[in-house]
Amino acid sequence: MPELPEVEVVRAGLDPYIAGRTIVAVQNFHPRAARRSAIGLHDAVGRRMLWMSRRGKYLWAPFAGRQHAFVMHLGMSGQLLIQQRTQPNPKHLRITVEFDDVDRQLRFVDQRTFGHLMIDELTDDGHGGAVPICVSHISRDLLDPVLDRTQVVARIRAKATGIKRVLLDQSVVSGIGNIYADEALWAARIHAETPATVLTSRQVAKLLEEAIAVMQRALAQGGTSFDELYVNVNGQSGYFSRSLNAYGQAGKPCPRCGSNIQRAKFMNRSSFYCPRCQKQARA
DNA sequence: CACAGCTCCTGAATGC
DNA sequence: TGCATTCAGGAGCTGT
Repeated sequence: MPELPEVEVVRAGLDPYIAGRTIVAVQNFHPRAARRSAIGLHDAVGRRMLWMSRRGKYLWAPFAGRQHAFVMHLGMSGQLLIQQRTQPNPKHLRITVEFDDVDRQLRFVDQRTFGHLMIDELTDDGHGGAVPICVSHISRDLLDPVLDRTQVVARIRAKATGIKRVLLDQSVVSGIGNIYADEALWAARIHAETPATVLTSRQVAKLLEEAIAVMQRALAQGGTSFDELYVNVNGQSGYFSRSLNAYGQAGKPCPRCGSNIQRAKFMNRSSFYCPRCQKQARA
Protein backbone atom coordinates (compact mmCIF):
# COMPACT_ATOMS: atom_id res chain seq x y z
CA MET A 1 0.00 0.00 0.00
CA PRO A 2 1.94 2.95 -1.21
CA GLU A 3 2.05 5.82 1.25
CA LEU A 4 4.42 8.77 1.31
CA PRO A 5 7.74 6.86 1.56
CA GLU A 6 6.79 4.37 -1.14
CA VAL A 7 5.52 7.10 -3.47
CA GLU A 8 8.71 9.09 -2.85
CA VAL A 9 10.81 6.05 -3.79
CA VAL A 10 8.87 5.89 -7.05
CA ARG A 11 9.25 9.63 -7.64
CA ALA A 12 12.98 9.50 -7.09
CA GLY A 13 13.28 6.53 -9.41
CA LEU A 14 11.22 8.10 -12.17
CA ASP A 15 12.68 11.60 -12.08
CA PRO A 16 16.05 10.91 -13.73
CA TYR A 17 14.40 8.80 -16.40
CA ILE A 18 11.54 11.07 -17.46
CA ALA A 19 13.16 14.50 -16.98
CA GLY A 20 13.53 16.19 -20.34
CA ARG A 21 11.99 13.30 -22.29
CA THR A 22 9.32 13.86 -24.90
CA ILE A 23 6.38 11.47 -24.99
CA VAL A 24 5.92 9.83 -28.37
CA ALA A 25 3.03 7.45 -27.63
CA VAL A 26 0.54 6.57 -24.89
CA GLN A 27 -1.50 3.39 -24.89
CA ASN A 28 -4.33 2.83 -22.44
CA PHE A 29 -5.56 -0.73 -21.98
CA HIS A 30 -8.15 -0.11 -19.26
CA PRO A 31 -10.76 2.69 -19.05
CA ARG A 32 -10.54 2.99 -15.26
CA ALA A 33 -6.85 3.82 -15.47
CA ALA A 34 -7.64 7.25 -16.93
CA ARG A 35 -11.13 7.74 -15.50
CA ARG A 36 -10.48 11.17 -13.99
CA SER A 37 -8.69 12.63 -16.97
CA ALA A 38 -10.90 15.22 -18.67
CA ILE A 39 -8.12 15.63 -21.22
CA GLY A 40 -7.39 12.42 -23.12
CA LEU A 41 -4.05 10.83 -22.32
CA HIS A 42 -3.13 10.91 -26.02
CA ASP A 43 -2.81 14.69 -25.58
CA ALA A 44 0.47 13.92 -23.83
CA VAL A 45 2.03 12.95 -27.14
CA GLY A 46 4.61 15.50 -28.21
CA ARG A 47 4.92 16.96 -24.73
CA ARG A 48 8.20 17.15 -22.84
CA MET A 49 8.19 16.23 -19.16
CA LEU A 50 10.30 18.49 -16.96
CA TRP A 51 10.67 16.52 -13.71
CA MET A 52 8.68 14.45 -11.21
CA SER A 53 6.98 16.30 -8.38
CA ARG A 54 5.13 14.83 -5.43
CA ARG A 55 2.68 15.98 -2.80
CA GLY A 56 1.52 13.34 -0.33
CA LYS A 57 0.69 10.30 -2.44
CA TYR A 58 0.21 12.21 -5.69
CA LEU A 59 2.89 12.37 -8.36
CA TRP A 60 3.01 14.66 -11.36
CA ALA A 61 5.34 15.64 -14.15
CA PRO A 62 4.84 19.20 -15.41
CA PHE A 63 4.99 19.54 -19.17
CA ALA A 64 7.29 22.13 -20.71
CA GLY A 65 5.40 25.42 -20.70
CA ARG A 66 4.10 24.63 -17.19
CA GLN A 67 0.44 24.80 -18.17
CA HIS A 68 -0.37 21.13 -17.77
CA ALA A 69 1.03 18.07 -16.05
CA PHE A 70 0.89 14.30 -16.26
CA VAL A 71 -0.62 13.33 -12.89
CA MET A 72 -0.25 9.87 -11.37
CA HIS A 73 -1.73 8.18 -8.31
CA LEU A 74 -0.85 4.61 -7.37
CA GLY A 75 -4.01 3.89 -5.38
CA MET A 76 -3.54 0.65 -3.51
CA SER A 77 -1.67 -1.48 -5.95
CA GLY A 78 -0.33 0.79 -8.69
CA GLN A 79 3.21 0.38 -9.99
CA LEU A 80 5.17 2.64 -12.31
CA LEU A 81 7.83 0.52 -13.94
CA ILE A 82 10.59 1.39 -16.35
CA GLN A 83 10.87 -1.77 -18.40
CA GLN A 84 12.48 -3.03 -21.56
CA ARG A 85 10.04 -2.79 -24.46
CA THR A 86 10.81 -6.41 -25.26
CA GLN A 87 9.82 -7.56 -21.77
CA PRO A 88 6.43 -9.35 -21.87
CA ASN A 89 3.45 -7.29 -20.72
CA PRO A 90 2.74 -7.72 -17.01
CA LYS A 91 -0.66 -9.20 -16.16
CA HIS A 92 -2.29 -5.98 -14.96
CA LEU A 93 -0.70 -3.60 -17.43
CA ARG A 94 -3.00 -0.57 -17.75
CA ILE A 95 -1.00 2.10 -19.56
CA THR A 96 2.27 2.36 -21.44
CA VAL A 97 4.05 5.64 -22.06
CA GLU A 98 6.71 5.62 -24.74
CA PHE A 99 9.54 8.05 -25.22
CA ASP A 100 12.26 8.48 -27.75
CA ASP A 101 13.98 5.48 -26.23
CA VAL A 102 14.47 2.40 -28.33
CA ASP A 103 15.04 0.19 -25.30
CA ARG A 104 12.64 1.09 -22.52
CA GLN A 105 9.15 2.41 -21.75
CA LEU A 106 7.15 3.48 -18.72
CA ARG A 107 4.45 1.01 -17.69
CA PHE A 108 1.57 1.59 -15.30
CA VAL A 109 0.55 -1.73 -13.77
CA ASP A 110 -2.34 -1.86 -11.29
CA GLN A 111 -4.09 -4.97 -10.05
CA ARG A 112 -6.92 -3.34 -8.08
CA THR A 113 -7.42 -0.36 -10.39
CA PHE A 114 -7.68 2.22 -7.62
CA GLY A 115 -4.79 4.10 -9.16
CA HIS A 116 -5.04 6.32 -12.19
CA LEU A 117 -3.14 8.59 -14.55
CA MET A 118 -4.48 11.86 -15.86
CA ILE A 119 -3.56 15.08 -17.58
CA ASP A 120 -4.54 18.16 -15.65
CA GLU A 121 -4.05 21.90 -15.64
CA LEU A 122 -1.49 23.43 -13.31
CA THR A 123 -2.38 26.19 -10.90
CA ASP A 124 -0.38 28.42 -8.55
CA ASP A 125 0.57 26.67 -5.30
CA GLY A 126 0.92 29.92 -3.35
CA HIS A 127 4.68 29.56 -2.92
CA GLY A 128 5.96 30.28 -6.39
CA GLY A 129 5.37 26.76 -7.63
CA ALA A 130 2.60 24.96 -9.46
CA VAL A 131 0.26 22.13 -8.54
CA PRO A 132 -2.32 20.26 -10.63
CA ILE A 133 -5.88 21.42 -9.93
CA CYS A 134 -6.86 17.90 -8.89
CA VAL A 135 -4.12 17.96 -6.24
CA SER A 136 -4.72 21.48 -4.98
CA HIS A 137 -7.13 20.36 -2.21
CA ILE A 138 -4.46 18.00 -0.87
CA SER A 139 -2.48 19.52 1.99
CA ARG A 140 1.28 19.67 1.89
CA ASP A 141 2.94 16.58 3.35
CA LEU A 142 5.21 16.18 6.35
CA LEU A 143 8.40 16.08 4.28
CA ASP A 144 7.52 19.30 2.46
CA PRO A 145 9.92 22.08 3.56
CA VAL A 146 7.19 24.67 2.96
CA LEU A 147 4.77 22.96 5.37
CA ASP A 148 3.80 25.13 8.34
CA ARG A 149 3.81 22.53 11.08
CA THR A 150 2.40 24.85 13.74
CA GLN A 151 -0.58 25.51 11.51
CA VAL A 152 -1.07 21.78 10.90
CA VAL A 153 -1.06 21.13 14.65
CA ALA A 154 -3.79 23.74 15.07
CA ARG A 155 -5.86 22.32 12.22
CA ILE A 156 -5.61 18.82 13.63
CA ARG A 157 -6.71 19.93 17.10
CA ALA A 158 -9.70 21.73 15.60
CA LYS A 159 -11.15 18.52 14.12
CA ALA A 160 -14.21 17.09 15.87
CA THR A 161 -13.25 13.46 15.33
CA GLY A 162 -10.77 10.78 16.34
CA ILE A 163 -7.07 11.44 15.80
CA LYS A 164 -6.51 8.58 13.38
CA ARG A 165 -9.26 9.80 11.07
CA VAL A 166 -7.56 13.19 11.06
CA LEU A 167 -4.15 11.69 10.26
CA LEU A 168 -5.71 9.90 7.29
CA ASP A 169 -7.45 13.05 6.03
CA GLN A 170 -5.25 14.16 3.14
CA SER A 171 -6.70 17.67 3.20
CA VAL A 172 -5.28 18.22 6.70
CA VAL A 173 -1.87 16.64 6.23
CA SER A 174 -1.04 14.38 3.32
CA GLY A 175 1.00 11.25 2.71
CA ILE A 176 -0.06 9.23 5.76
CA GLY A 177 -2.01 6.02 5.17
CA ASN A 178 -3.11 3.19 7.43
CA ILE A 179 0.37 1.77 8.04
CA TYR A 180 2.19 4.95 9.04
CA ALA A 181 -0.83 6.26 10.96
CA ASP A 182 -0.69 3.16 13.18
CA GLU A 183 3.09 3.38 13.51
CA ALA A 184 3.04 7.09 14.41
CA LEU A 185 0.23 6.60 16.96
CA TRP A 186 2.11 3.68 18.51
CA ALA A 187 5.32 5.70 18.74
CA ALA A 188 3.49 8.66 20.31
CA ARG A 189 1.47 6.34 22.60
CA ILE A 190 -1.86 7.70 21.45
CA HIS A 191 -5.04 5.66 20.90
CA ALA A 192 -6.56 5.94 17.41
CA GLU A 193 -9.99 6.98 18.69
CA THR A 194 -8.72 9.75 20.96
CA PRO A 195 -10.66 12.88 20.03
CA ALA A 196 -8.24 15.27 18.29
CA THR A 197 -9.61 18.10 20.42
CA VAL A 198 -8.41 16.60 23.71
CA LEU A 199 -4.79 16.31 22.59
CA THR A 200 -2.41 19.06 23.60
CA SER A 201 -0.36 20.96 21.02
CA ARG A 202 2.69 19.26 22.42
CA GLN A 203 1.15 15.80 21.94
CA VAL A 204 0.11 16.52 18.35
CA ALA A 205 3.52 18.02 17.56
CA LYS A 206 5.13 14.87 18.97
CA LEU A 207 2.79 12.71 16.90
CA LEU A 208 3.83 14.53 13.74
CA GLU A 209 7.50 14.19 14.67
CA GLU A 210 7.03 10.45 15.11
CA ALA A 211 5.23 10.24 11.76
CA ILE A 212 8.11 12.06 10.09
CA ALA A 213 10.67 9.84 11.80
CA VAL A 214 8.98 6.57 10.83
CA MET A 215 8.44 7.69 7.25
CA GLN A 216 12.07 8.78 6.93
CA ARG A 217 13.27 5.43 8.26
CA ALA A 218 10.97 3.65 5.81
CA LEU A 219 12.24 5.82 2.98
CA ALA A 220 15.82 4.90 3.84
CA GLN A 221 14.91 1.23 3.45
CA GLY A 222 13.11 1.65 0.16
CA GLY A 223 9.60 1.66 1.64
CA THR A 224 7.27 -0.98 3.05
CA SER A 225 6.36 -4.03 0.96
CA PHE A 226 4.27 -6.98 2.08
CA ASP A 227 4.11 -8.65 -1.30
CA GLU A 228 4.71 -7.83 -4.93
CA LEU A 229 2.11 -5.07 -4.96
CA TYR A 230 4.47 -2.30 -3.98
CA VAL A 231 7.75 -2.07 -5.85
CA ASN A 232 10.07 0.66 -7.08
CA VAL A 233 10.49 1.56 -10.76
CA ASN A 234 12.82 -1.41 -11.22
CA GLY A 235 10.32 -3.84 -9.70
CA GLN A 236 12.16 -4.25 -6.39
CA SER A 237 10.51 -4.38 -2.94
CA GLY A 238 11.45 -2.27 0.09
CA TYR A 239 12.40 -3.75 3.44
CA PHE A 240 10.66 -1.61 6.03
CA SER A 241 7.95 -4.20 6.79
CA ARG A 242 10.58 -5.87 8.99
CA SER A 243 10.72 -2.76 11.16
CA LEU A 244 7.02 -2.26 11.87
CA ASN A 245 6.15 -2.04 15.57
CA ALA A 246 2.35 -2.14 15.44
CA TYR A 247 0.86 -2.43 11.95
CA GLY A 248 0.14 -6.06 11.08
CA GLN A 249 1.62 -7.24 14.40
CA ALA A 250 -1.59 -8.54 16.06
CA GLY A 251 -0.77 -11.14 18.73
CA LYS A 252 2.92 -10.24 18.79
CA PRO A 253 4.47 -8.52 21.80
CA CYS A 254 4.67 -4.75 21.81
CA PRO A 255 8.40 -3.99 21.31
CA ARG A 256 8.15 -1.43 24.12
CA CYS A 257 6.15 -3.11 26.89
CA GLY A 258 5.59 -6.71 25.80
CA SER A 259 1.77 -6.61 25.81
CA ASN A 260 0.11 -8.28 22.86
CA ILE A 261 -0.59 -5.94 19.96
CA GLN A 262 -4.34 -5.79 19.31
CA ARG A 263 -6.28 -5.44 16.12
CA ALA A 264 -9.51 -3.45 15.90
CA LYS A 265 -11.96 -2.66 13.11
CA PHE A 266 -11.84 0.95 12.11
CA MET A 267 -13.23 2.83 9.12
CA ASN A 268 -13.69 -0.39 7.15
CA ARG A 269 -10.08 -1.33 7.74
CA SER A 270 -7.82 -2.47 10.58
CA SER A 271 -6.09 -0.61 13.37
CA PHE A 272 -3.18 -2.16 15.24
CA TYR A 273 -2.22 -0.82 18.63
CA CYS A 274 -0.76 -1.69 22.02
CA PRO A 275 -3.55 -1.80 24.62
CA ARG A 276 -1.12 -0.85 27.37
CA CYS A 277 0.89 1.91 25.73
CA GLN A 278 -2.05 3.44 23.88
CA LYS A 279 -4.87 4.00 26.34
CA GLN A 280 -7.88 5.82 25.06
CA ALA A 281 -8.28 9.27 26.53
CA ARG A 282 -11.80 10.55 27.05
CA ALA A 283 -13.36 13.73 25.81
C1' DC B 1 -19.57 23.46 5.82
C1' DA B 2 -18.14 19.29 8.67
C1' DC B 3 -18.10 14.69 9.29
C1' DA B 4 -19.46 9.58 8.54
C1' DG B 5 -20.07 6.00 5.58
C1' DC B 6 -20.28 3.92 0.92
C1' DT B 7 -18.08 2.63 -3.22
C1' DC B 8 -14.91 1.33 -6.74
C1' DC B 9 -11.59 -3.25 -7.72
C1' DT B 10 -8.85 -7.97 -7.82
C1' DG B 11 -6.96 -11.93 -5.85
C1' DA B 12 -5.49 -14.38 -1.74
C1' DA B 13 -7.19 -16.49 2.24
C1' DT B 14 -10.77 -18.50 4.78
C1' DG B 15 -15.36 -20.88 5.67
C1' DC B 16 -18.79 -24.44 5.07
C1' DT C 1 -13.32 -30.00 -4.39
C1' DG C 2 -15.86 -26.00 -5.06
C1' DC C 3 -18.47 -22.17 -4.39
C1' DA C 4 -19.30 -18.15 -1.35
C1' DT C 5 -17.54 -14.86 1.85
C1' DT C 6 -14.02 -11.89 3.88
C1' DC C 7 -10.24 -8.85 3.65
C1' DA C 8 -6.76 -5.38 1.95
C1' DG C 9 -7.59 0.30 1.52
C1' DG C 10 -6.99 5.56 -1.22
C1' DA C 11 -9.94 8.96 -1.96
C1' DG C 12 -13.92 10.75 -4.40
C1' DC C 13 -18.65 10.92 -3.69
C1' DT C 14 -23.12 11.01 -1.25
C1' DG C 15 -25.99 11.63 2.72
C1' DT C 16 -27.09 13.67 7.14
